[in-house]
This record gives sequence, C-alpha cells and structure tokens, in this order.
Amino acid sequence: MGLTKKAERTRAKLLESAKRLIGERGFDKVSVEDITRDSGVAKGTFYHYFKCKEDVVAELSFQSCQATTEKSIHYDGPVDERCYYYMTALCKDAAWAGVRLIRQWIRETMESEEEDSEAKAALYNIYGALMKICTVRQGAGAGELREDAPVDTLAKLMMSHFFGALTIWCMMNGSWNLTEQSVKYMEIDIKNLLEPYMIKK
Amino acid sequence: MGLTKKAERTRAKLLESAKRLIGERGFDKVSVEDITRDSGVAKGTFYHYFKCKEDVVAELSFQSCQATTEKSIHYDGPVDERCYYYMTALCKDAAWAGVRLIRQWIRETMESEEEDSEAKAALYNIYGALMKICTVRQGAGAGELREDAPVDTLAKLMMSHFFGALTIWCMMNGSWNLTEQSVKYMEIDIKNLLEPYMIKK
Amino acid sequence: MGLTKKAERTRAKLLESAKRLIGERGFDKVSVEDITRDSGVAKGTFYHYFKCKEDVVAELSFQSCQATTEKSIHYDGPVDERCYYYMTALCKDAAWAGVRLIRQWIRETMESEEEDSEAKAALYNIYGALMKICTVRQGAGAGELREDAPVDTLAKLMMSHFFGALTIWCMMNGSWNLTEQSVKYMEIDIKNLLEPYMIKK
Amino acid sequence: MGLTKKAERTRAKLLESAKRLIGERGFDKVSVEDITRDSGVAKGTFYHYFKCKEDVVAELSFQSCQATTEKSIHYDGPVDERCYYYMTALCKDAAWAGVRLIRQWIRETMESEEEDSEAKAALYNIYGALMKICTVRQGAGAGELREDAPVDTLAKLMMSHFFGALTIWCMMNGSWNLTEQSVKYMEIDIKNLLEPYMIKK
DNA sequence: GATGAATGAGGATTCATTCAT
DNA sequence: GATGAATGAATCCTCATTCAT
Repeated sequence: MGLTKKAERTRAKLLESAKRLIGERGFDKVSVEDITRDSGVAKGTFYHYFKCKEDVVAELSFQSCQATTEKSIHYDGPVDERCYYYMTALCKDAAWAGVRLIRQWIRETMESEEEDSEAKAALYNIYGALMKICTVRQGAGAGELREDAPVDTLAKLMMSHFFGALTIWCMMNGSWNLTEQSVKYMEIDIKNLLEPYMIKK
Repeated sequence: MGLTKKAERTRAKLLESAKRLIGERGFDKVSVEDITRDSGVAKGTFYHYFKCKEDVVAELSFQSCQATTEKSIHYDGPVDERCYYYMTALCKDAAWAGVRLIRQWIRETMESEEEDSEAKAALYNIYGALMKICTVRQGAGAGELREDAPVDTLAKLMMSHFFGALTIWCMMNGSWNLTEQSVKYMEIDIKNLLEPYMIKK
Repeated sequence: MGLTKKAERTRAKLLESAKRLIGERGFDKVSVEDITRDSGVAKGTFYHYFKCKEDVVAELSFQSCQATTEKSIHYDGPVDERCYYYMTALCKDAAWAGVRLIRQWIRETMESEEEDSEAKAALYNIYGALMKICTVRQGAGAGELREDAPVDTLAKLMMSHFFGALTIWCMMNGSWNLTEQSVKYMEIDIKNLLEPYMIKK
Repeated sequence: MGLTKKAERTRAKLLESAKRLIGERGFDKVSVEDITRDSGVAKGTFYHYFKCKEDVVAELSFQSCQATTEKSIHYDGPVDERCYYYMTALCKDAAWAGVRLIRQWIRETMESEEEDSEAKAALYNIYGALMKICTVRQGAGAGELREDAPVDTLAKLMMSHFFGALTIWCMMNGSWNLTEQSVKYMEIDIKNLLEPYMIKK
C-alpha cells in the first residue's frame, strides 16, 4: 500500500508538526487540531494516516544528542573527566535552550501517560550515554572503572545530580547560573562518586 | 477559621480519594467528579475545600513538610546530620505520596505562568528550611558551619541533590527506590558539601 | 417582629455590602457569597434577612446627586445656563470618579434584568433633574422655556449628549478629556437645543 | 477560507437563533445550549463558528457596518449629508439588532480587560469611518471641510452624539424611538458641528 | 440568631472522532 | 486523497439555596 509522493509529504508534515508541538507542550496539551493547523492540512486528514491521536506518538523518532555522546566516549582522559565533559556539555546545551524550553521538557517528561515520548527517549539516551562512557574502557587500567563497579547505580546518580541542577535551575526561574555555579560543583560531585571505584595507578 | 469535625472528615475523605485515584491513574486521568464520587460527596463540595483541581496536589504532596522542618531544626546533632535527617524525611514523604503525585507536583512547579502557586511556595519552604537548618546554630562551635560558609549556595546545592533524586525517581517511573538508593548516597553528598565549611573539633 | 440591635446591624451590613458591590460590578457579577464575605457574616445568614438574592435589590435605597440638582434648579440665570451648569457638574463628578468606575456604572445600567438597580435610579434622577430644571420657571418670561416646549424630548436629548460624552470617554479609555473637551461643546449643544423654544426678550 | 453553502446556512441559523433569543431574554439569560438547541445543531458546533459566547454579539451588532461605511463614503453629497447618512444608517442597524443586543454590545465594549475585543474593533471602525467620510474629499471645494478643520475632534463629537442616542435608547429600555426621535435631531447636531468648518460656496 | 457544610443543577468550553462531499 | 462541518460526551467550575448544629 505505497503512498503517493504527495501523500508521503502530507504524512511527514503531520509527523513533524506533531513531534515539535508535543515536544514543546506535552501530549495532553496538543490537540489534533493544533497539529493539523500547524501542518496546514484539514482536520480529517489526520485520520487518514493515523488511527487515533495516540498513534502518532508511536511514530515519533528517537534521535538526540548523539554527537555529544560520541565525543564524550572518545574523549581522551580518565572516566571521571569523560563524565564531567559530558555533563558540562549537557549543561551548556540546556543553558543555550533556555529555562522556558527545559521547563516544558521536564514537564513533558513527567507526563505519566506516554511511555515512549521523545522527552523520555532523550532521558534514556542520557542514561545510556553515561553507561557507555563509564563502561567503554572499563577494566582497561588506571583511570577507568573496575569491573565490579556498580555502573548502573553510578550512572543514575550522575543523572540525578545533573537533573537536580537542571530542576533547581528551572524552579529558581533562572536566578542560578547553570553553566557556572552548577558546573563548578559537578566536578567535585562526579569525583566523589567515581573515585572509590576507579583503578588507581 | 478552624473546621468542624465533620468538615475535617469530609476534607480528609476528598484528600484520600484524590491521593488514591491520582496515584492509580495520574492527575490528568482523574476528574473532580471521580474524586467526589469516590468520596461520596457532591461535586460542588470539592470546591468548598479546594480552589481548583490543581490545588489538591499541592496540599497532598508536602502536607507534612512543616512538621518535618521543625523536627529537623531541633534535631540533636551536627549540621550535616540535621540536613541529612531533613532530606531523608522529605524522601520518605515523597515516597509516601507516590510517583504519580510527585510528578504532577513537579509539573505544577514548572508552570511558568503563576508566580505564586502553592506548589512554588512549597519549594521555597524547602529552601528556607535548609537555610534555617544550616544557620540556626551557625558559628556555635564544633559540628556547625563557620560564619563565612556560603550558606545560600550550600542550600541550593542540597536542594539540587534532593530534586535530582526526586526527578530521576519520577522519570524512572518508580523503578528506583527513592528511600533506599537515593538516601544512601545523599549522606555522602551532604558530607562532601558541608565538611569543608564545618568547624572541626 | 422587631429586630434585635445586633440583628439590625447585621442586616444593615449586608445591605451596605450588597449596595456597594452591585454598584461596582453589577447584579450578575456579585454572588451571595461575595456579599456575605464582604459583610463578614456567614453565607446562611443572608437567607435570614432576604428570601432570595433578587430580594436585596428591592431594598437598595435610591439617593443620589440631590445636592447638585438642587443647586442647578436654583441657579440664577436662564434655563440654558442652568442646564449647562448641571451637565458640567455631572461631568466633573464623573471625571472625579474615574473611567473605571463610570464604565462599570454604564455596564450596570445596561443589565437588562434588574429594573430597579441603583444605577438605573441615578439615571432617572438625572432625567428628572433635567425635567425639573427646564420646567421650574417654564413660561415665566425671557430666558425660560415656552409652555409648548417639548420638555420631555429636550431632556432626553440633553441626557443623550451627556451620555454620549460619557460613553465615548469610557470607550476611548480616558484619552479624551471629559471636563475640557466635552464641556466646551456641550455649551453649544445645549444652546442649539433649547434656543428655539426659549422666550426671547 | 470561504464557507460551504451548508456551513453558511448553519452559521446563519446560529446567528439567527442567538439574535432572537438574546432579543427576547437578554444575553445572560441565554445559554449556548439554548442557541444550539434552537438552531437544531450540536452544542459543539457553536464553537466551530464562534470563539466564545460573547463573540456572537459583536458579530450580530455591527454585521453590516462595513457595507454601510462604504456606501456613506461614496454617498453623493456634501460632507454633512454624508455624515448624516452614515449615522442614520447606524441607527437603523442598531434598531434592527434590538435593544437587548446593543446593550450587551455596549457592556462588552466597557470591559476593561481585553484591549482588543471584537466589540472594541467595531468601535474603532466607526471612528475610522467618520474620519474617512470627513477627509475623503477634504479641501475639495464647497460642501467639504476646510484643510484646517479639527477632523479628529469632530469625528469624536459625532461619535459622541451617536453613542449618546444609543446609550439613552438602551437605558430607556427602548421607550424612545431610535430611528425617529434621535435621527431627527442628529441632522441638526451634525450641521451645527460641521458648518463652521465647511467651505461655503 | 448565626453558622458554614453540603448540595446539585447548570453553564462555558474542549476535543477526539465521524462522515458526506 | 483531502476537506471541514458536525457531533456530543466529558470536564472544570459557579452559585443560589438548604439545613443540621
């Protein structure tokens, strides 16, 4: 049941609008009409391509800060520095996006209904990235984690510290400098967390 | 403006129904009518006790905050232990409220529109509490903070760690034991943060 | 069925609050609870003294700019000057009260439901005043109206001109100086209206 | 964005029902459901055509304003006759709409909150129309305004007289014939206002 | 007399979805 | 394929009024 070129484009437009709007406001706060209006198509058209509103979420693609992750993995230095490099990069990304957007993103993450929103995907990406950064050279020698390090827990804790900074930043309405103040303490936080499990020279 | 015994009971019933239903289905999937039906009272009665649907969450989430704060301030022990005691208590409160509820609470906190929502008030309460806990015996001798300690920053960082735990807990959909796992590391986190500014014996 | 002193006072408080609030916002925009809250009594108490919400309106007293009217009637000068004096005084009163209040007053006047609101009473007062000012020395000689003058129509037209100024003032949000600009033309308006019916010397 | 024939009919039905019901009972006593029931359409359909309940009044009240304005500008005659023609047409429009409706319209205009309601737009339309009617052939010779005429003030005063008539009509609950009595004097009013600034032959 | 808890009908508005064209 | 008119259930919230204490 291949689609016409035009049909393909309509479908893509809908998907794109849906993705952006839901990313901005959250699933519940975006109506089908919002999506069709943004796409410039009629309301009914939506139901040509998707059985129901929920359906569109399943299609939403999962890409994200892949580049940053890659760089951090291959960063030349011990595991704690790699982590620090990664978290700092995330902070900078966030600061660049602005409180408003991050706020909405967190809210979106908190929506209980959608199990597989873009926001959640990004979250798991970060988690996965930290896992990778920690394990990529695990057991390789000085400056890396020991084989018995509780990597999963460590990754979660680093995420926790990162999201703590992010959340507090949002709640304080920006009257807290994410890239300066938070980053300063993040270095110490990470060291404290990883050191006990690192292979000493 | 105290409430009648009966009124108190009605209010409690509403709160209880709300807590359970929101805990089961999430905020958006529970209507005011659901709550009143479950409580066995009329729809209008809900609005006798709460200004709007969102209001009930703020109430529920940090109901016992005040008591916890008081206890922590007067807790017999050095400043780091007091802080730890407080944060642990907050974690327990949150765990008791349930992920769904805390999620909705965070969402409300992230609403940019209202500058003075009840949700935000709770946030500032925590911040204020940490400030108090840190300064109440500041400079009093061993186990307390030095006069020159950057209390404001320390309070914000502790909040950050707490909200990090909270956020990650919500995002992980509860598949992370708040009271056990987070609390374990919070002790270390707090020590690392406060120790450099504490008066040694 | 005389009322206690205290009861009398409660009743008076309710009446006073009702009068003020309804005067400010209009009958439909004031709830019984608004009135009782403003009076500092319980909601139920309202129904001790009034059978229903509508009932309270019937009690509202009808006094108003009696003083201004009196002065205008006895103003020493021909009928057109008396009218001008009166209208100018009304403009000044309005300007003193402020756009906000007058706006609400006009809205209130436009409420179709209440036949006998305070606002409407004031309206009829103005109408009556103009009638009186025109007829008080009607037929008395030079500078007064002839017996066959269509006083009713003239009064309505002067009111019309006055309310025109008032309305436009409100609509223009105050960017139109009521006492200066309107008053300047009102003199001419009134002369044009009355002259054809005045007894010449 | 033209509407289907059928849609046009539905919209017209809604508008017609609204006009009649509001005319009979007043704005506040007519619910959206009343209107849709009377029109024989579903409740939701109302919101397909109107943003909110208030919206329908703005639509109704000065539906034909645009046409009237155009005609008046191109009316063949001196400036005072054009103005008179316009004001008379407005009076007829208002009379056709009915007191209840115009009342609600004035109330909406007086709402201070929204700076850019449809009601206010209509107001500025009238003002703009008068400005245009006065200036379109300004300085063109006999029967037109001189270049130095205070057009802005004149337009405001004519509006003032028009709204005076309208307001008094509403306040008198219709016991004042807008098209007959007001119109009779409007001619004189306009002449008095414009003559001093008109180019004589 | 006074209270304020409780009621529940009613109203405005939203929105996913259907369907005739 | 596409349109957009139409639906109506669902939701939040208001408020006049009643009544047990």
